[in-house]
Amino acid sequence: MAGSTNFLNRNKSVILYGVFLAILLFLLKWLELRFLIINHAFEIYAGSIAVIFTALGIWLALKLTKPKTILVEKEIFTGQRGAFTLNEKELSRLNISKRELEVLQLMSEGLSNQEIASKLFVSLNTIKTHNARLFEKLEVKRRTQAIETAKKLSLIP
Amino acid sequence: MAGSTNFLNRNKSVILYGVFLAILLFLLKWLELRFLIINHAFEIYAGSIAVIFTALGIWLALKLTKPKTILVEKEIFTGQRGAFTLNEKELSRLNISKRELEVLQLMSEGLSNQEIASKLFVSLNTIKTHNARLFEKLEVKRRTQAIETAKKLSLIP
DNA sequence: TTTGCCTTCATACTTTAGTATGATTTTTAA
DNA sequence: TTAAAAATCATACTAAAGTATGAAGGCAAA
Repeated sequence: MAGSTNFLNRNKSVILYGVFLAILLFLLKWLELRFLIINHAFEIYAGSIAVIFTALGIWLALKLTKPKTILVEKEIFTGQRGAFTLNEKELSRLNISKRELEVLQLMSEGLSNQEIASKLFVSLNTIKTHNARLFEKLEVKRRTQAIETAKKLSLIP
Repeated sequence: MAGSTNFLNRNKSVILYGVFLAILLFLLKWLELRFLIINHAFEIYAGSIAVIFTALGIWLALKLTKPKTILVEKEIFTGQRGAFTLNEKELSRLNISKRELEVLQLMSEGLSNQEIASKLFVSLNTIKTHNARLFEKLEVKRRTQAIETAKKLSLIP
């Protein structure tokens, strides 16, 4: 986990650090030549100390900061309480008209044919005709089946 | 961000490293005393080089590994597709029996009274009686209303 | 403009759903 | 064990749902 990105970062730090180190060593060498005259063993000693300790520092820091990776759980609500979206594809596939859908909706709310007729200002027979068409298109026999099927197809909430 | 946890880690690494460094410096000193006799300037030099470079290494590593924080999106489905839990409180509050609930369930699946009767190996009249009780308890007049209400009360999926 | 679809309505009929009432048998809990 | 609740079934009836068929007006696309 978190490997590919860290690889680059790690390499970057190593490279950058190598360059930094080289420059500093040159500076040290220059300073030594200016103010002190010590044998070459000292330079090698100091250089290796610097290299080893910095490597150790980097390694330590990397190791200790490994559990830096933080998992943030982000809740994504996929429930649709109140978020109903009509399946228009199914609607057009089944050739269900707006009026028929309207009737279907009221039907699913538990209204009787007479109540639906009154609500839509049409006759009871009209609703019955709509129902018959609806049942045919949904391939069902009863209004309860129509409701079930329509809900499954997301034609109604 | 990611500050509070890293603070501890950073401090830990610094402290640990300090101890490590001290031990190593002592070892170096001991080695020097054994095999070489150089002036104290060298020791100070080497020590400061080690300290500075390791500090630099740690700082670099920490800085470069800072954007390690990773956001992991975890989807939590709060939708109830397949996750239906019966509301037993409402069930007992309304005094709905197991058999009645069973009938209600089949009703909501679009079955006719006759089909429910056949499925449960009872007579049509029995189902009608169950229905009447059910409608009374749910305070509805039709099966479609019963289904609506029952779904709202989480009595059925 | 004409064809097809939607919407509307009607009549007549069948089927299913729902109501009311009463009764018997199991279960269950006090 | 005994009373209450649950489950069963019946008869008779009313109400609603569903089927079949025909028809007419409106509207939009071909």
